[in-house]
Order: sequence, then C-alpha cells, then structure tokens
Amino acid sequence: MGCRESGEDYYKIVNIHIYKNLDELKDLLNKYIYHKDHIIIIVGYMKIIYRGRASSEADYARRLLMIKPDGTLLIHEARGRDPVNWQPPGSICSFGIENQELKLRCQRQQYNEEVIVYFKDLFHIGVAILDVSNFFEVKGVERDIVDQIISTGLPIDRNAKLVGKEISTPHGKIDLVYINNERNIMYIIEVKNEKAGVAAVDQLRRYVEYMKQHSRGRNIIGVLIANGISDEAIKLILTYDFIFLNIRNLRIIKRERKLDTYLKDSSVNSLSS
Amino acid sequence: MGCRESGEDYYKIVNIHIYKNLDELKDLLNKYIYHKDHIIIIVGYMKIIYRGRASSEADYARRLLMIKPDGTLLIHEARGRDPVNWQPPGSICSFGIENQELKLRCQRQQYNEEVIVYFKDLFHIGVAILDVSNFFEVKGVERDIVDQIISTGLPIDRNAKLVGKEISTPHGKIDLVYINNERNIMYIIEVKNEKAGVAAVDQLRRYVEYMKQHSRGRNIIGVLIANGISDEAIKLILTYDFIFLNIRNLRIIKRERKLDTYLKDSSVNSLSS
DNA sequence: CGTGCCAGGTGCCCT
DNA sequence: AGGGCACTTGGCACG
Repeated sequence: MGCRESGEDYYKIVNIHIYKNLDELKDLLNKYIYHKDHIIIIVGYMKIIYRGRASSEADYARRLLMIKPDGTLLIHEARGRDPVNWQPPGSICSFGIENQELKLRCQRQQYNEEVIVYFKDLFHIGVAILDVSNFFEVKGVERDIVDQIISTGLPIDRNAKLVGKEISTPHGKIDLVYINNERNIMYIIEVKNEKAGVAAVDQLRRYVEYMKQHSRGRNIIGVLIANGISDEAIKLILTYDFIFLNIRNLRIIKRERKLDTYLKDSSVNSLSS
Repeated sequence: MGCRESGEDYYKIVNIHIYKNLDELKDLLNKYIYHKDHIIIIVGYMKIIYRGRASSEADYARRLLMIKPDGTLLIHEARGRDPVNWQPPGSICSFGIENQELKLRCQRQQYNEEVIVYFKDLFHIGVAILDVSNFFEVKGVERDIVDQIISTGLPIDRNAKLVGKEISTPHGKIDLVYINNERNIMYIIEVKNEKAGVAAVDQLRRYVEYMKQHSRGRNIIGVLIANGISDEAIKLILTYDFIFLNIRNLRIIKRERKLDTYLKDSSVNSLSS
C-alpha cells in the first residue's frame, strides 16, 4: 500500500472551478478523448438523447459517464449492471457547447447511431489511466468443455472417432461429429455451457435432420451435452430419441466413474440432471 | 452551469492520505455500501479472482471499480463496453483486509459465484450519489413492431384475422397467428427487429411444423418479418416456402404503397432487403 | 421462481 | 465487412 503519491499520476481530478468558461473546459476534455489509456469520468446532472436502432430520451438526472480511449461511451445510473445508455467501441465522441451547456455527442458509423448528452451541472470530472490486461484466463466456458470432450473422448461411446469440429451446415455449425464405423453410427454433438432450453434441442435437431439427408444410410444420433436442462427440453429430447448428458456427470465420470457405467446410461437415454 | 458548489454534495472524494491505517478506510467503505443511491468508485492497481459459472484470474493492473447500492459490481479496463469482471445486482459485497492489502469480496447467492479483488494501490476513491430515472422511453423494439402489425393488419393478406399473440408451443412462443378462413390459410408470424439469420428461419420453421401437426387440413404459411436477412437465411426461406417481409418495406407500404402491391410481392416471396 | 425470449445486446472467430 | 454463435449473457414478462 506504499506508493499513494505515485497514484496521482494515474488519476487526475479536473478542477471544474478553475475553468472560468465552458470553452476552456470543453477544449480540455476534447484533448483527453482518445488519449492512450485515458478514461474520462464525469459525474453530473445530465440529459441523454439516443437515436439509432431504437431511440430514447432521459431527462436530467444525476448519472456517471465514462469515455474510454477506444471510443466506448458508458452512462450509468444508481442501479443495474448495464448502462442506461452507451456507445460501443469505435464511436466518435466530441464535446461542444449548446445553450451555455456542455454537450457531448458520440456517433457510431455502423447503424447510424448517436448519443447526445447535455450537462446542466458537473459534480466531478476525473481522468484515469487504466490498463488493458492481455493475460486474462477464463475457464469453464463452452470452448473448454468441447476441448475436454475431445481430449477424453466421447463418454457414451469410446470407440467412436472424432471426425469433425465446428462443421458448417446451412443451419449453423455443428460443435462435434463422432463416428463409430463398426456400428455405423454418427453422433452429432451440441454442447451448451448453460442450462439447455427448447432452442438448444431444436438447434441439435436441425443439425441431425440435415445430416440425415446428407449421410445416407448412417445411423444418426443427436447428443446434447449441457449444464442442466429444462422440463420442456427433456420432453423434446425423448421425442426425437436424442441423448442428453449433463456436464456435471461428465466431470464426475471423468474423475471417478468407470466408462462401462456410461455406456449403460447412454443406452437408456440417461436424463439425470 | 450554476450550482457547482452544491455539486460537492453529490460527489465526495475519499482522501486516501487521511486514513493512517487500512482498517479505518475499510470501515468507511463498508459504511458506504448499500447506502441509498451511493456509488463507490475506486481507481486502483488491483488483482481479480472470479469463481462461478466460469472462472478467471486477472493479475494486478490499473482498473476502475464501481459498487452500486443494488449490489452491482463493475470492474472496467481501458477498452470495451463490457466490464472485465462484474457481479449482477443482488450480490453481497464487503471490504476486508488480507496481507495488508485492501480486499473486496462480492458474492452472489444464485450460481454460488464470487469475485474477489485485492488492491495493491489506490489512486482515487469517490462516492457519487446517482439517480434512478424512472421515465425512460424506448421506441423501435420488437414489441412496437408487433403492435404496429396488429393495428395495421397483416400486409400480405388484409382479409386474415388475428387469432393469437404469443402463442405457447413446446418449441417456444409464436409471435402472431393470423387466419384467413375463406382461403383456409393460417399464417405463422415471426418478428425480428434485427437482421434475420438462419436461426430465425428455423425458429419459424419449428413453429410451422408444430402447427401443421396440430391444425389438420389447414394451409400453414410461415411469415418472417425482420429488419433485413442474411443470404443463407434467404435460401432457407425459399426452401421452406416461407414468406419474408422486410420491416423497412412494411413501413414504406404503410405510408405510401398500396396493399395490392404487397399481395403481388408476397405471392412471389418478395425478398427485397 | 423457473422457462422462454428479446436486446440498441456485445464480443469472438471464421470466411 | 458479413455471418454465425457463445456469453458469468442481462433483463423482462409470463405461467
């Protein structure tokens, strides 16, 4: 907790009182926009107008506004994870003055969208220097689950060979395709890191139907691997004679259970959630 | 731009130097958590550990952290619209000390998730009082498009009568259902405010197939109304003999074009995008 | 409260 | 740049 003093290099408070007119302030703020790693933070009493894919107006209220050097605009209120208004990276922001009020306009080429903010009052302006941490590990996402399956093999049929990954079809991309040549079976695998709903089953279904038309004679089995499943989705799984595997069981199996147990489970469409 | 002084009521800078030990600072910050409308803002050099549905570790770097009174946690870096780590509303946050570092733990009951932040250095701490603006108009969303269709009628068949809205099926909810009794036609309408992809067509397809099985004898026609459409989606539309209507044309038609033109378009699966 | 689904989704990766 | 899709999706509305 040592170097508090050096910290001042990384957060500069813009003393609003110093600027006797808005022009100076406006120019200063415009200078900070797009400065490498410089984030402008404004807490104030502001009105917001957004026009684009949708449109909105928000009357004057106390809000927190941030502008990042990549052109991101964020406006937050007292609640909620998402900003009430925003502009994604790549938008072009600039400060101006209108009717003796500080004004911010952020435009986005794509979608022809813009956010305009009018500041009736400013409570705090700061400029922070932030990092972009390159190394940021994430584990447990779908990618990792797919990788795990690839490395450990298809639990329901260890003799099946992986023949494809991210297979493109007109209906979308199939996560994994396995084939057991002896039994003449093709497994179409769809992986969901989240709880599966009806949409996930139907996504699998359209892959299976497509492959049935393009892989003549082969036995096609749809396999949904997900982190739980909804009741309606289970009904569809049974209707289509698909197989559902819970990720939780996948992990347990990998560590403790024997493969024979799996094969038994799979043959009766184990639906343990 | 008058009341700058009063603005100080809405943004309080926590002078880090005053607090001779971390204990005092920790207690102060904990007092501000969940204070009505009080948002804690910390710019500092911090390390983040997240464990939950996924998991991640981010080494020490300069970041901006916010805690909202509803239990929202946001941690931003220099780029991107989304925070690098967060906790949605409803999580429980508290400051502590570990290894002579300030430490923040935010837990979320649901999903058993937690974010832990270690602060090696603090550059700025502020407490802002923000509003929750109740009145926030949004126009142009799908809901409004559906309403517009309901009020102006189905453009491709003005004689069709609306018989259902948000019809639940095992495959999901159908946006709109129209019936023309004279021609014995049922229209299944799916509306997308955005550009339609293959998923949208397949969503419509599963509704149509379901209704074909549950509405014996009737002619079922799938209608996709969207803001543009991708090439692959067009192919599927043609494959399934569906009808695509561009929202843009919907609006134009409503204002300028005559209905006869529509009917002609629809009969040839107008795909103007 | 779970289920389903839209969103100004955003971000990522691939063609 | 466009398309397809996952996401700690978040958020809402409905049964």
